[in-house]
Amino acid sequence: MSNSPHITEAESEVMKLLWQKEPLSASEIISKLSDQMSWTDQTIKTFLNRLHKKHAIRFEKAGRNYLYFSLVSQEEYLKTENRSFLDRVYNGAVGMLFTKFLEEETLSEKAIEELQQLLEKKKKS
Amino acid sequence: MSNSPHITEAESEVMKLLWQKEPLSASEIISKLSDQMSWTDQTIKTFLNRLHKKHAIRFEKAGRNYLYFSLVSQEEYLKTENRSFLDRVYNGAVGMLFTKFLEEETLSEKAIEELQQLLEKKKKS
DNA sequence: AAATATCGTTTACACCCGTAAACATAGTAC
DNA sequence: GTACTATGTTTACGGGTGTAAACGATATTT
Repeated sequence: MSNSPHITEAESEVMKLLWQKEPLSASEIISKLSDQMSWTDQTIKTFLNRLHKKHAIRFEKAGRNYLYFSLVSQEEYLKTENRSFLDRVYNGAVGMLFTKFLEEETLSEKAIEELQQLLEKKKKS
Repeated sequence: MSNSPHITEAESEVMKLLWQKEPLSASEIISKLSDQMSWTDQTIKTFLNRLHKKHAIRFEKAGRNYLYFSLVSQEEYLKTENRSFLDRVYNGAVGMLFTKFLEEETLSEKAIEELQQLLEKKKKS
């Protein structure tokens, strides 16, 4: 259970693709990201390599193609990022974090109702 | 309305002090942070200097002492940090962010009720 | 078998950031 | 006015990160 490696912002764009659909071939990853991010193929290959080195992804050879799989789940990633953000910016005060986001962001009525249900559920545990 | 400068994690420790009580003298800042963060005085002086250069703080001379004032409010800082975190990690989906934090963090009953009130208020606008 | 395409690997480079030493300046004390 | 003190300013340096070129290896095509 090695704790998740640190995934940088740029690297996370690769991970986000894999979390949506897995596996993906190198060419799929490269073509999507060179569009979305305006990165050259070389840049994307660097990220794939770094992610591989830190065991955040793995790949399999299939003939002349390579298939990529994530080794770090989005759950783990979000958990780590949430924690560090919460501590860094709010000194761990979740209540304050919620309050601030509620002040600043707009939520659809539906979203609000979903949150209210979540809170009700939470109350009972 | 120049948009807020980027304040790094280490620098934010200085700002947090100023947001609590303002102004503070250099010696107050240095003594508090060398304790809390185990930084040398030189390190802290670097942060003060960088914050000054990017117009996040200002200072006034008072004899041989210097008094520091923040130029970036905590509100602005939180707003910026929240936005960038939300976009970077959640692609702007606030609802998902709330859901994830609710899953992971424990909230006191009182905190939950406060949030419920906030949500009710929010509904009406 | 030689050429080509598809990848991985190595190396590079500049900027940011945490950390800090060294130097400069201006009050204060003696 | 000379030494000391409190502080700002300049310079440094290594590691992380975004960005990428150059090189290498292997499978497909011809």
